[in-house]
Amino acid sequence: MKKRVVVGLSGGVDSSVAAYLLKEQGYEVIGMFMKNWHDDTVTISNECPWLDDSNDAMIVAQQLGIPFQTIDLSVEYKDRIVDYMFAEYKSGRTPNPDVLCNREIKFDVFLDAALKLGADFVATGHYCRKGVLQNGGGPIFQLLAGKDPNKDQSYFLCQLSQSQLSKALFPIGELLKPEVRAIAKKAGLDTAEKKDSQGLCFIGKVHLPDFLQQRLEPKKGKVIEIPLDSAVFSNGFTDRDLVDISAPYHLTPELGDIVGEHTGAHYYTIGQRRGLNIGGHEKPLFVIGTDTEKNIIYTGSGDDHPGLYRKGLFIPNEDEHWVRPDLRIAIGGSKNYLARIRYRQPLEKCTLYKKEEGLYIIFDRPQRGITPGQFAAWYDDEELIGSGVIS
RNA sequence: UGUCCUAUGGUGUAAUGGUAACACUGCAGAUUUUGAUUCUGCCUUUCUAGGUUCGAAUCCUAGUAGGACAA
Repeated sequence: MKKRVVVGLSGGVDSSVAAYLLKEQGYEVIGMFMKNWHDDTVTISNECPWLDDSNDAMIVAQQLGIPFQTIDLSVEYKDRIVDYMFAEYKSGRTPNPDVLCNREIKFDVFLDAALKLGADFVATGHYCRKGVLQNGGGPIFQLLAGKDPNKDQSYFLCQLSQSQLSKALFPIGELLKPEVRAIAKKAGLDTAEKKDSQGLCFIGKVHLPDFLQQRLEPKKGKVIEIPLDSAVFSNGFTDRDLVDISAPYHLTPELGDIVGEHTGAHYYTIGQRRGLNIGGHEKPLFVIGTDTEKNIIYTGSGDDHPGLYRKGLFIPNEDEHWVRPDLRIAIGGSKNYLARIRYRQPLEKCTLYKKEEGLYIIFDRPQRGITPGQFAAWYDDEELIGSGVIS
């Protein structure tokens, strides 16, 4: 008997080809378009992106001869993603909505809707793969990097659970992007030449400060430059103390000089260069920290500024997630892994130390722009083992 | 209301008689299913008024502004 799969058709090539391949493989395929956002006042382009996308999705479904429906998840998206974004930015952290979107929308609400249609699986156009291990108990699912090293999107799925993974299919994970395009072209899919989507998933390209200004009032504050040789940075590189090395630098106004003004500390993130509006420096200024309480932005000059780099980060217990719960490290234990702290970053050697209060990740080399609110994901070779929110 | 110094694009500087450059900022595009980063391209300049000179950002005079010294 044919297995039934609901494919999230986004209107792009990747999900189109995913649907095509599933059909080729003999699945009973249903295409479903998620409408997650319909406020076009904050998008940059003047066209209405989701309408075009849903149209493209429908055309592809027609071309494949599969049933097609649209599901409106904008209420859930607003509750679980948009509100989270604002809350995070407000508290001075930098959220990653796309990671949440996968955990909360595509592999939760959407998954439920698919199951209600009698589906055995949901599929997406993510560049990643799923593996299955059989041991004594039930199967254990693995989240593996996509074969295309350039497009690997496992990072965005780093918060999935075993049960979510058990229902997921990633048909294009074994392919390279050019191969996906070629298949789409050969199959005559309408989206074959369509430009890749970017920006916030399902919202499109937005000018972030404009978006945030909907709910976060502009508020003038000081920009402070911390000198290269400031003593505060000394704890970023020593291996003496886990807590010490994993804590954000403790920056205060007295450590530097006022070099300018900003319109709201919560619009900025660590590592950011543009948008400070301060010229005249020999080397560009980067944000090395923000304080939304005092509404202060701390900056350092040059991309080799020590304030930009740290060796360690901390994930509290409640933000620690194991895609492979069977590999969870016991309190007091430690293990070597590879990790990244942002999408498309090369994996870096590190050691995880599990303590009572949470998980410490110490990298072999200092990492640039370790930012609270972002996700760190650790890997064993090409398998994503777990992830957590940097605090 | 005494003397001296300085005055170049949004910012910091370079060019000392030959027709303005570099960095930073900003803007645009490329890359990127977060925020960023990165890459490419682009805009904008000689305080004002006279004078010397074939020719002045560069020399001279005055004005204006800022700074230093000057009780």
